[in-house]
Amino acid sequence: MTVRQDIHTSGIPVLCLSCEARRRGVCGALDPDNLVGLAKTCSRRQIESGVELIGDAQAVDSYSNVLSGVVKLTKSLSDGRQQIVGLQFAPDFVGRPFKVESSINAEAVTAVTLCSFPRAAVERMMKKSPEFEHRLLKQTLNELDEAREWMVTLGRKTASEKVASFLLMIARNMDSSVDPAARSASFDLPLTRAEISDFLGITNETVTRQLTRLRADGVIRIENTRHVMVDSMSRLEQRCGGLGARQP
Amino acid sequence: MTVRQDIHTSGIPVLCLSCEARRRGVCGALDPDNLVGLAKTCSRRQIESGVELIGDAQAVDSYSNVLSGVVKLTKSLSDGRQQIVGLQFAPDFVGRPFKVESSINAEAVTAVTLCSFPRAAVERMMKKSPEFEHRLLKQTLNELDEAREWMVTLGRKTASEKVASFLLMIARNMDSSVDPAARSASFDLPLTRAEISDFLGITNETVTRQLTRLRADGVIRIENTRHVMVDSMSRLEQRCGGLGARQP
DNA sequence: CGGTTTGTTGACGATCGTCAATGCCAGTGG
DNA sequence: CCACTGGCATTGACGATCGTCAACAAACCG
Repeated sequence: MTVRQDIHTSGIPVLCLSCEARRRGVCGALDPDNLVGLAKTCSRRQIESGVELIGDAQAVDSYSNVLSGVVKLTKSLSDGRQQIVGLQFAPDFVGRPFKVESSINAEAVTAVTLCSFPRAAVERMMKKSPEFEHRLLKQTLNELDEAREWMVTLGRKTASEKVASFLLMIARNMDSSVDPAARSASFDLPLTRAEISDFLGITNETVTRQLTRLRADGVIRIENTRHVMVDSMSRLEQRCGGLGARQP
Repeated sequence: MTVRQDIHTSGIPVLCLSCEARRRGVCGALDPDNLVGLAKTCSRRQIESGVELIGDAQAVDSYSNVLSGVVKLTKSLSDGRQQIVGLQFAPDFVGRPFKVESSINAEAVTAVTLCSFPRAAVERMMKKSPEFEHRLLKQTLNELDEAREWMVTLGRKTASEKVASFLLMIARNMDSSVDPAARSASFDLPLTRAEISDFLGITNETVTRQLTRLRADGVIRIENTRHVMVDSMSRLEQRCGGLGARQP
């Protein structure tokens, strides 16, 4: 079942038929012709947890869409201190265009499915289809918004607000019943305690303590250290320190 | 001296002739024709320190290039805690495309010169000129890199490393002798102590104390609380906690 | 010159980091 | 099957860094 074989299915390659990147990701920009062109060069990859996708200061020779799983983006200082600067879920686009080498690390934190394209194919597509670049710009702007949101969390929230904010963000990305106004949520944490601490700029002991406190206060329940249940999302939100902004 | 009057100067509007945005900013993407089109709609504005350019949750009706001065981007929590999430220098582009309202505040922290365009004109230009959108994407990617760089600073550096990193960043953006490998630097801080603290996620007292310490250690000299001199940039860099990343 | 904003310095205390002990679980090999 | 190992999580004791509060100095502006 190759790609070419089925392009008459309304002109859309089979590989892409059920792909989320076509609905919400960068590929949504492409008309069937361009989609076929790009799909010819793509390859689906299964990555297991812990594998590095992009090494720091390593040449970037491919870009990918995340189809399932979670990828963490990290930066580290020379003495080993580390900071997670982004998490990518399906159908995010991974890779830094226009730079020969990346200044960040990308690593799978769960099992991950990728749809990878050679660098050249993506760059060709950017030149050929302004709509593609347009989508890329939109995603980049969203990532910028998210990064700035986390700057507030890192700089101005207490440890307990940080942990609550993290849980809220994960709940919104991981719970399949994604209603923005869902009253409850239930999900597996994609990160270890140590990784959560690298995300929030605190220690893993502090993460554990705050989780225990949230559990003691009845805001969350935890099973097997990884599975989290939130009965009342609004109670969790109250612990996040005031998300919006007002000026009195 | 209107705009139209001088377009035969190699086809470039007078207003744009000496504009940095044409060399390094988004306008560099435009051919003379498009430049003239955009220049017709633009207006130069002088803004004084402290004036708000974009209010939080306020409709965005114009975009601007910064021609001189410094603009701070902030986000705040409902209880008043505030975080600076970006600083923009010439020739940065200010404004968030594709969103009706902005989730951040923009405010002049020094006297600022802007070149402002109506929202519609910028959006027309984005449709018309893929090169323009391309530049915008590049700037956005750079801002994303910067934001992530600061996430490391906010999350993983000590107060003293934060202040040193801040001085280094300002030196690189404000000292006119911009040689990347300059041995020394001298500049006016564009921010008050309180603003620096909002940038670094610490208190203004801590900022003061770390500055006093850097001065006591001979790393910097300060005149009139605002003017900073760095004799040896490398000594300052050593205080930043290891900028690059290694994995052993 | 007052009055206001901004910066500096000190004393004290809370939050969070460090260090260490222990528990838990999965995998491995005898 | 069980002991052993190693990674991860939890908990406690202690201490350092940084925030809070307060007083005061300096700069700014009418």
